[in-house]
Amino acid sequence: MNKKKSLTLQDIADELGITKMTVSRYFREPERVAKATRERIAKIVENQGFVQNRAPSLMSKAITNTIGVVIPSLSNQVFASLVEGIESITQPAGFDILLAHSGYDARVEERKVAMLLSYRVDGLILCETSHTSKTINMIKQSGIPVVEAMELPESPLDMAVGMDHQRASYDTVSEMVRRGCRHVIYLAARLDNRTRLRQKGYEQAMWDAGLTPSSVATPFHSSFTQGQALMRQALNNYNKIDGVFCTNDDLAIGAMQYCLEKGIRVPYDMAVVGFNALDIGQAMKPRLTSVVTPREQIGIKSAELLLAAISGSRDTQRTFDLGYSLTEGKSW
Amino acid sequence: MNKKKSLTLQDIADELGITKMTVSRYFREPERVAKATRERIAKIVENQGFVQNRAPSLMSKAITNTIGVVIPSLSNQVFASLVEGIESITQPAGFDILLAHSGYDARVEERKVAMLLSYRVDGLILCETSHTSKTINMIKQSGIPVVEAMELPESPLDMAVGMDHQRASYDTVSEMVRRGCRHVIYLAARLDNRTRLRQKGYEQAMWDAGLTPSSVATPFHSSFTQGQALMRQALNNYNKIDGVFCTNDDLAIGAMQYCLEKGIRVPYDMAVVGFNALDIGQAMKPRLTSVVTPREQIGIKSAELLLAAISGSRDTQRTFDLGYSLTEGKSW
DNA sequence: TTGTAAGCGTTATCAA
DNA sequence: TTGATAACGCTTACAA
Repeated sequence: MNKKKSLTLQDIADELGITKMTVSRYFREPERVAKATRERIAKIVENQGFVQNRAPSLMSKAITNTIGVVIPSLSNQVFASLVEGIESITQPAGFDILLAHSGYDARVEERKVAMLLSYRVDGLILCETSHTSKTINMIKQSGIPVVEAMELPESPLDMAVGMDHQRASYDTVSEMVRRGCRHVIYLAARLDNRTRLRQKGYEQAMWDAGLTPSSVATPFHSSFTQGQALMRQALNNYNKIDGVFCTNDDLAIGAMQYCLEKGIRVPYDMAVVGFNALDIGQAMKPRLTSVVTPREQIGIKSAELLLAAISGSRDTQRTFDLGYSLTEGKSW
Repeated sequence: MNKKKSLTLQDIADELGITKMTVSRYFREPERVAKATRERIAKIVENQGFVQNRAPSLMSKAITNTIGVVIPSLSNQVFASLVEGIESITQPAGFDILLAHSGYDARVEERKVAMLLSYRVDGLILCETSHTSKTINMIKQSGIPVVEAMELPESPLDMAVGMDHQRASYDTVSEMVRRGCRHVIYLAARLDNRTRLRQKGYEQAMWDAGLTPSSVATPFHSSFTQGQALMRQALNNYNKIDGVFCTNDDLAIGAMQYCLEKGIRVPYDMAVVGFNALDIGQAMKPRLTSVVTPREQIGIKSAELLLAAISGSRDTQRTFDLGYSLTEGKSW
């Protein structure tokens, strides 16, 4: 069965005995079409569920009013908020977003970027900072503006909006130490770059306090059950743990649950700190202490910068640090 | 600043002193291009990060090898698994997916469907069953196959793959009663259709057991903190509650946390049952009892059906019930 | 207010 | 193995 031949401007024009030019105009500048004509067109469009074919205008116009967004994961609230932020800017501006996900894999990102570029998006927002050389090549060639969101790479592809994950970790772990922790372990899941940055911050803080950093990591994706498993492993491998700094809240919640199960009191026997400040941490007892990442703001700023660059008014500043804060948690 | 004029087949052809036809062939049937020519083209494509413009082929070919997927939410693991299932089928088949999200809003779904249709996707997968009439019109007009995934609507737009949410709820609540619950409350968040179906199943089960159904709902989106709030509200409004059946795991976890906090023992004083069987429920103590929805399977089956319909070999069966099961939870 | 003509970058078809 | 030509459906620029 072949796809039904779809309705074209010409079809509508024929039906009304006018030219497709008038129908085209109806969509782009309706006020320049006679009211009577306009209404006759509207009726057909309405009744027949007409949707314009986008291909010809992708071809004939330089700008497509579309931006591409590649997020690593579909199930991480962090990126849901980021996209919300982006859309709050792009939609009123009349831009569509084309969304893709990479599963934290640079090879997949490459495929998705190629797909988005094949649709001639006017700009890209990426959430990772390590890309394949082919990805970089394609983007360079396309000449469109790009924002790398979430981190602050030393040499961004183009623009970057995010926060300093390493410093946030450094500060937070230092505060754990100040509050009395001496044996803080870092819990990590399958490594993306942000996990590594957070680890570096953690290690630096420990060293600077004259303490010894140790990590427990899993090759699996982060999850609550992995958090449990890592906590168990940490307790098995090390003595005298009095705190865990977790690369994200999933792990932290899992770790906290494990402690609860084993009768280890949080925060009295064990401080537990997470990253991202997801809703669930706020529903836990005790409330999870966690680093608040301004992801919606990052989305907003990223979209604003991108749209500005698309319209030709680039900021001279290329990198924007949106800072971070801490939840008022009770788990440390 | 205007978008850089992008590289075309013609540009590559010019550079090599051949015609664009040969370059075009290189992409679609490389074996029909002389090896020497092929290598010269490959080199340029490689070096310059060339990405084909998709627009012309959208225009000149009936099939685009692309399907559109609209999910309600970017942060719900349920849909992440669904999309994983879909991609496990579409990608090997050489189909790209264009992803959009509707925020559980039929008006937004309409916008997104229009966008996807403007790219001439060959098929659609939707995760909701209530659509605006314009959405239905547009889809009808386009003539492409559609799968409604997750539920089993009585009269699907076209095809449907899912499970019987009402029956799953009915069975589960009946089992709660069999286990001794007499005062089970239904906790609901902002209503989508699945929430309503689950409520119906719950009410029927209560009536059939000679008990009185009661619900507590919030207009907000489901979240862990909302689960807490609903549990508090339920305890305030009703006496003698001995169980809560929650429309999803977020609420159930929140409810369980609230009980924990108030010294209400789960499951001894209170049975808590959720829906979807997310990872977090399995990390809780006690392990959450929850209805397992076969979402990855739903994704796989949906994609298979859609691709079959696109290639013209439709199944005569239109609706597929993939069943459900229960986690071995300890919270009832 | 409406229409005409040319062109966007690719692919199908046929020819060399 | 490669090339020439027409066609896809819309928009731009100009004309009526």
